[in-house]
Amino acid sequence: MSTAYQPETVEVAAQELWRDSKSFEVGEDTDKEKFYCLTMFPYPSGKLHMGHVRVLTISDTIARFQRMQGKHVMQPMGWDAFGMPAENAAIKNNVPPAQWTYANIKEMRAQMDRLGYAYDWSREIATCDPKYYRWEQWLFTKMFEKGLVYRKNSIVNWDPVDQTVLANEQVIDGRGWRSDALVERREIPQWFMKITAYADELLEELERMPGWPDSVKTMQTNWIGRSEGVELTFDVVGEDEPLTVFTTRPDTLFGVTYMAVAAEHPLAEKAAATNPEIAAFIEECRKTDAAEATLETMEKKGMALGISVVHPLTGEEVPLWVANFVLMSYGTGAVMAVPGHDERDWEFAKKHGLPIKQVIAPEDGSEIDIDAAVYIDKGLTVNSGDYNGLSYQDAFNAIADWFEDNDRGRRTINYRLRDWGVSRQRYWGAPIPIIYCDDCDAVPVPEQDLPVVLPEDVQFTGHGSPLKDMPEFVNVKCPQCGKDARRETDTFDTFVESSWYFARYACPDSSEAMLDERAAYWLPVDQYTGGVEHAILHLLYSRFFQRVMRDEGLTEVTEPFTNLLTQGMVLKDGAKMSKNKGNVVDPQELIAKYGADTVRLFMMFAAPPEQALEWSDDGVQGSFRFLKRFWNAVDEHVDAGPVAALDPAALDAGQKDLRRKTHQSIAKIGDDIGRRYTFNTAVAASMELVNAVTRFGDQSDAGRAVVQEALEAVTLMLSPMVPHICHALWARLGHETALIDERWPAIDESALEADLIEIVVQVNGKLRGRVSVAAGADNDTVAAQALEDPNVQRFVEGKEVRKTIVVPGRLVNIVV
RNA sequence: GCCGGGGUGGCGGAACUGGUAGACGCGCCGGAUUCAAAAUCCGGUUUCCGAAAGGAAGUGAGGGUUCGAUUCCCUCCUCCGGCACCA
Repeated sequence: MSTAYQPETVEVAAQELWRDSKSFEVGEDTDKEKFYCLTMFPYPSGKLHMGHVRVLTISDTIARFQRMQGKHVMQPMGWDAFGMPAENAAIKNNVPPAQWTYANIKEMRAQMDRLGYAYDWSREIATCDPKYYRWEQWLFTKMFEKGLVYRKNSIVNWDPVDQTVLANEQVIDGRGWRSDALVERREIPQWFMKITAYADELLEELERMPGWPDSVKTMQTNWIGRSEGVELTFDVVGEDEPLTVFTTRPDTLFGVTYMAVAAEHPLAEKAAATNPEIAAFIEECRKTDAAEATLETMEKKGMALGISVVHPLTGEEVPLWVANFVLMSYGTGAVMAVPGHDERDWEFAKKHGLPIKQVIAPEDGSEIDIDAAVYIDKGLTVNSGDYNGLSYQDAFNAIADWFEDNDRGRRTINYRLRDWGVSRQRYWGAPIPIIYCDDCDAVPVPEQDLPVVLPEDVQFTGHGSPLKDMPEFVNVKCPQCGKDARRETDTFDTFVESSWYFARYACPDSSEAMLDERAAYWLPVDQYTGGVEHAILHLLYSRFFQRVMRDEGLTEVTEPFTNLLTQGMVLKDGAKMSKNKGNVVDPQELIAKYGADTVRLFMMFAAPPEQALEWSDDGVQGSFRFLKRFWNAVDEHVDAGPVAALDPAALDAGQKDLRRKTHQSIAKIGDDIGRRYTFNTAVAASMELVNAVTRFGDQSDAGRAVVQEALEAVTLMLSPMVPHICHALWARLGHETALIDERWPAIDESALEADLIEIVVQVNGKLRGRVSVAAGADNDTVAAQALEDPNVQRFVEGKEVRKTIVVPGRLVNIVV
């Protein structure tokens, strides 16, 4: 009985079966190979957008594919539930952030279910649940005990009108997004995690992570930014304390013609105390937001401090400047300037009329004009006193030795990576478990008092954190001495929650420990999929937390994610689809119109996963059309009656061709999904096979048997991407048991063999003909046959054949 | 500014290890079906010359290596992402 493809009916039926039979709930099965398939969990903004649909569908496809390979697959889902949007919504709609967040979670979970994702919902996590965040509070106190956290002053964006700290995102062109006031940099005390203690380990392990894309590993390597150099001290005239700088180029030391410090440097502040012009300049430097991109792109400005610094080797005095491009957060907040051999120093010297001195010459002996162009390559030292004529390495060592021998400096390794500031002056986050006591200073909250629960019934005004106005939260007794004390009102950066959630999915209900023995079964994550925008911060913090948990004895695993797939953005009008930009395409409408399978198929077909996908409304229709054609192809085939068993030995040439196509497709699609992650080409190959079946038209018993095999194969192979329609068609093809428990189709090697293959013939690299040759023919035979082609003859005739290149199975190139 | 990734028909993309550029799909054009429309089916579709056979050009720009380059190397342009308080 012929039927029309009705997506909603088909999809609801499949989803009901999966739910009723708990198809995706898994325990720990030690008999099977486990496969932990994870997607970066979403922020519960309220609605799924296309970026979500893309990443969730990629991950779901991998999970379902691995299940068909016989693996014991766990795919959990949860919510990165803390963050600023909930606070903004609270201000706007007067709804408590918790209520808003939980309502969003409910809505988004329903949308995910409608899309048919294979999640083990019994493991669901929301990071705003005290049962979750108590364990990161606990880990923080453990890190406190080990000295892995500390408090220091650090720079924030300050809105002088709203009297509040702003996130970088809330600074638009240097102004506060609500007040429009010029943002200032301000220093406040904040908590830091010592990620730099793991810098070397995080860097070195990258070399042994074949499952990660090179681009991500390169970005992390550069982010950590390990550089070997020397710390040098320069005496400051009239000061007891010398000035310390870090340099990777001690070989250029004789080229120092000035020095520069950051605006926040103590020497700059000291000079400002007696010189109003300098004070004004420093004040001006502060009037910018704290984002590095802002600092790096603004005009390079500076001012002489009227302080001299003594060159340690020549004894000459060079001027000390304050400059807006020197970062207090990198190195020592002071730099030695070598304008001859550093691009930025050169430009700064040109602008301010500072001397430029050549101390490095090219190794090939060529002349350079240091006044006309900077020379940054390594070379031989010149104009360098006793150190002339040395190579980079020799000069580096000789000068480093001198400083170490004279106790004026030391070889050291510097990192671009900075310690992780985790304090946020915001309400909707996990409270930092610290109590401040006048006598005992900062005291971690004892384990028995955890969690420090965030009060959820708050009056939310938007003027600073409401926690500060809650005496019942703030006023506590000191856990050490029992005197009156104050609770920390800052909350954790939301990256803290997302740095360990992947581990908690293994044992989300564990009430006795952060992780239990189930984590040993599931960790590490076998396949992690998420946006490329997380390539550095989230992934680096997670690798750091995994090591902290390891050193706490919670796990033996060092690297949390074995294989990483970074999926590209979904762009609309050339920009990232985001709520902020208002260029969001709502998947819901498309699901209502075409069904979940069409949406899933289109997302997978439109672009390879790692590339950005420019959204276009055209094309979704095409995916729907294909599913209808696929449905009808099965329908017509089944309606024609029972199918005889396939006898591969009794096929004619046409039947063999279709069967070869089937098995070639099994090989290609399995490779595309399993190894290459090129789901777009897997879909294309499936379409080709369906097209081949539709065009086939052979209604003989053998022909119909070959078609049955082809349709079964394509149904199985498309099921990871479009599971609902395949579920229905599998039954239609005569199977009593559900597709969800089927294995990936097997390749019959003998079906792949062909008698004749087509060889391309080139003359001088240009395509001139094609010849059909026997599959096993040797190179000489192929070359001879190629030469016989009439069109090839036209180009070879009367010319001398100088060379003939035969690429077996592919082409012949005749060079004349 | 620094770091990473892109740029191929009208559009999304394919070409996996240097070997047929444009698979698959969209769009468009023509045809069939229909009272008509939708849906569906068939054919065509890089550009230029040509009736065709065939030829020439062609993968952001310019140069290089090679019998052969979308693929490797150099220089440049441009777009996207990240830059530590967006998630």
